[in-house]
Amino acid sequence: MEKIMIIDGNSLMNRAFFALPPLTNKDGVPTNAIHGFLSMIYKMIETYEPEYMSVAFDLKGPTFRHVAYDQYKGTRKGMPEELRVQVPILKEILDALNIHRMELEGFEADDLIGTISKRCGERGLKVFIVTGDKDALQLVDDQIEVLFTKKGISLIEKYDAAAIFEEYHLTPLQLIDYKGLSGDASDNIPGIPGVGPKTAIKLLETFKSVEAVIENLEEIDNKRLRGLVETHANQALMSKSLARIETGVPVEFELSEFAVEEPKLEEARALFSLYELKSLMGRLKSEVTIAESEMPVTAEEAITWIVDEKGLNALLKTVRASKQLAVYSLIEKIHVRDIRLAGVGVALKDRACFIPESADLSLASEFLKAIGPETEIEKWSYDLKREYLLSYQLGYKLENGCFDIAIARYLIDPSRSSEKLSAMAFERLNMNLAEEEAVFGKGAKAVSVFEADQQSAAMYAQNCARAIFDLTIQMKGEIESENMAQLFNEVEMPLVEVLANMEFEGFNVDLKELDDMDVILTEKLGTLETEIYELAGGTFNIQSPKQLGEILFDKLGLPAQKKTKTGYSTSHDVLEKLEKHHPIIALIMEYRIYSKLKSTYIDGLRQVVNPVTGKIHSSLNQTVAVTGRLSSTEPNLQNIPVRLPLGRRLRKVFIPSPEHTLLDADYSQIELRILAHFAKDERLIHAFRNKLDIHTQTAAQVFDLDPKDVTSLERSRAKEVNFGIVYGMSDYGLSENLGISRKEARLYIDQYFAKYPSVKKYLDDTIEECRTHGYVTTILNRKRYVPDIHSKNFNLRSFAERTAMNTPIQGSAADIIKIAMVKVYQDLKKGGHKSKLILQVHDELLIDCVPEELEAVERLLKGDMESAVSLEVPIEVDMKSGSNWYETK
DNA sequence: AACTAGTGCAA
DNA sequence: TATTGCACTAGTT
Repeated sequence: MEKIMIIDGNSLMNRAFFALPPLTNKDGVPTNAIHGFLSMIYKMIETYEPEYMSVAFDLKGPTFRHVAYDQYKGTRKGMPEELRVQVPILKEILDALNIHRMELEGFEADDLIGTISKRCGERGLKVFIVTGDKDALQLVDDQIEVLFTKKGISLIEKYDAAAIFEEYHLTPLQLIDYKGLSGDASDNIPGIPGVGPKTAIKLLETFKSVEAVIENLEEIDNKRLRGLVETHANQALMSKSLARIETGVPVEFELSEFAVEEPKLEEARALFSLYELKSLMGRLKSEVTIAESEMPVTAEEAITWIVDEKGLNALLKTVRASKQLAVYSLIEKIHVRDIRLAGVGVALKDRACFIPESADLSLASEFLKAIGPETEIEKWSYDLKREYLLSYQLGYKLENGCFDIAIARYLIDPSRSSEKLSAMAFERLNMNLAEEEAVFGKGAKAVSVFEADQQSAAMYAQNCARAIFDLTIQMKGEIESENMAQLFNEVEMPLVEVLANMEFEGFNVDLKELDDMDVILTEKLGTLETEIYELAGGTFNIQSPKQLGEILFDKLGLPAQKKTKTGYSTSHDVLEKLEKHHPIIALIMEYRIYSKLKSTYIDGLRQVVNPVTGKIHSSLNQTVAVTGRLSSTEPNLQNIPVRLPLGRRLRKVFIPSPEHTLLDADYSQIELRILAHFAKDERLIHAFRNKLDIHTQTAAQVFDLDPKDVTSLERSRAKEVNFGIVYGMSDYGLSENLGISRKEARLYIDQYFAKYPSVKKYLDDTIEECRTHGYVTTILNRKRYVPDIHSKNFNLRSFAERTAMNTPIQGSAADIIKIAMVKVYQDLKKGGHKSKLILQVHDELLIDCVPEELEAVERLLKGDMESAVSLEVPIEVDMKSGSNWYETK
């Protein structure tokens, strides 16, 4: 059967644009969507080998739907500028590639696609519609299938009628009714308010269509629902007609127009080279000359099982000869000190296999124990920290773990945090790796590696290792060419082991202290609750912003200040302004303080205390924060209260191991020192070199005073100004923070820049640099792309400019403390110390310290932190030890 | 069960 | 209308 592939151009461009990092050619023309689009359709052509093909585009003007309903797509924003400019370029490229394209005034691409699909289907062709828009599913029939691009450009899901039924329990045509009932926010189709996906499906299962639902109103059991349908019956019918894709558009065509032909090689090459579509260039060569590196890699379909000692020994021999391998362990992490191994996927240059682990034959752990300590073998992985934790569990030394592709990916573009292995494999290798969710399920249906189908799990692990190996080969070069080898090899990779160690070690807690605070808070909350209900004249949920808003602004008639999307704002700064109007406000503010402490910290922390160690093992993530900082989860130990006395008391919960002492060191003004360094500002440098109080100095300059005359109010205002500088402040932001007028704030800022002209110049230069390159960098050449820097939208552009100003500073601070962490870890080890690094809080390091080692460790810690890098100004560290985290502050 | 919004904690 | 994060509760579907 002949096949035609019809592609929704706008939809796929949109997907590609948001899925890929911002690429540009040397002239600064954005090309990411073009790149993604072309990779996708090449992939599709390869897989389905259609004889005919066309790409449909939307035209700008209104369509018949706007005529019928003027709000249609009323909430939709226009295309981002960076995407819009890529559309005409893509059209030009399609023409050069001899790929047919079409568009028609007054109709959306969907309608054109609908009409052509149906007509081709009638002629007996097999039709594939490629789109990222689920609306197209209504077109599916015996001849027509939809290839839907899920997340990013990596995952394509094929929908035929059976797949649709499985997901929605509806026929393709019923999807129109479905949208008529549930509406669609993105197209601004109203549907019936209060009816969402679940209700819509239930109704359609019973009644089959919108019309039937309306005709048989009395059969709807749920009274509320019946009322909703009744009132909005017309709106539902109108929504249904908007949702229907037109299949009878007046258009003439000959099938031959769509025939897939050879590209116009010269033109296509010229365009590919102009827009620097290097990896696609290979596609233009004739089949025989495709270089090996550009060959699509296919996921293995057979598992090579290692089943006995003989097989294992043969594998070990090969690995030792090749000196490089990729590993992917199948594990179940009960907790940080109970990790169970199910097997390990292994890949070398030209082979891959799976080694199972069972109670009577522990081949996988035998393999890891043999290979792990061998320093001359490079181990590559995805999520190396996980492999370290496994090594602690099994008791072997993991040496030369030198490439983590998740971290390499993060350095290449940190805005795509924690990218899945499957996505990387598809985008960079053209390899279809199974999704983790497909193998192990997700959410409530998720199963452990032991419960999953063992064939699929083994296949998965083996293919993961295959992907890791091939990706490492590729990304090693990219890290080099991006000049990130030092950052990667000397900082990020050594840091993995440090973080694994910290997570394994954990932070000891005083459960008694936790209980004591719990009692105090619970009692306080009870009292406050009663008082609040009395003043409100009734009970309500104080923790619900909605209910609280109704009580304060409707019932008590207090003057509403701000609105949020869903109602009145009841945030802290709003309440502050109401404090004088009613005694209930102060009580609510107090209630909030206590309930925050209880729910997030007392209850939250108790839940994550490890039953075996009695410690909290927070996870430190290395590939999340766009600036290069670490992030902390389960629990987040980087936001433990410190500002208010009661919250601060919580820090008494955090104690060292028995008989140990807690050592805490933090960088003093690290971000302002970095600013002084980058800006080379004489005043700032002078202040730091002479150990002057930086906020007092700023106050003296901004308020034109002698430093000794600066009052504490002036100093604290100057402190806010200094914060603001680092964040790329506006006069509005500063005025909000200081509770002063915008005019006055403006004055402070102008005065600051007048006194620190090099800072002004540095910040302006940084924005300019961002405009030219599209990204900004840190002291270790960590990169962050800031595409909105060219946006026409003022808000987006301003945000981008603040990002550009802040990232080099925040990111360099992250670089510096990371260097320090690696040094501290290595020096503690070298010195034979038993004291352990246990936590990092952005500019602060904590060590669980053996008392006998205290002096030596203090020296080591301070020394390593202060000498991490050399700046124009000294780096200073404040340090304190104590018997809990409260005392070290 | 999975999602969003509002709120608030840290550096 | 100040940067970067994470997590809690309520509320929706």
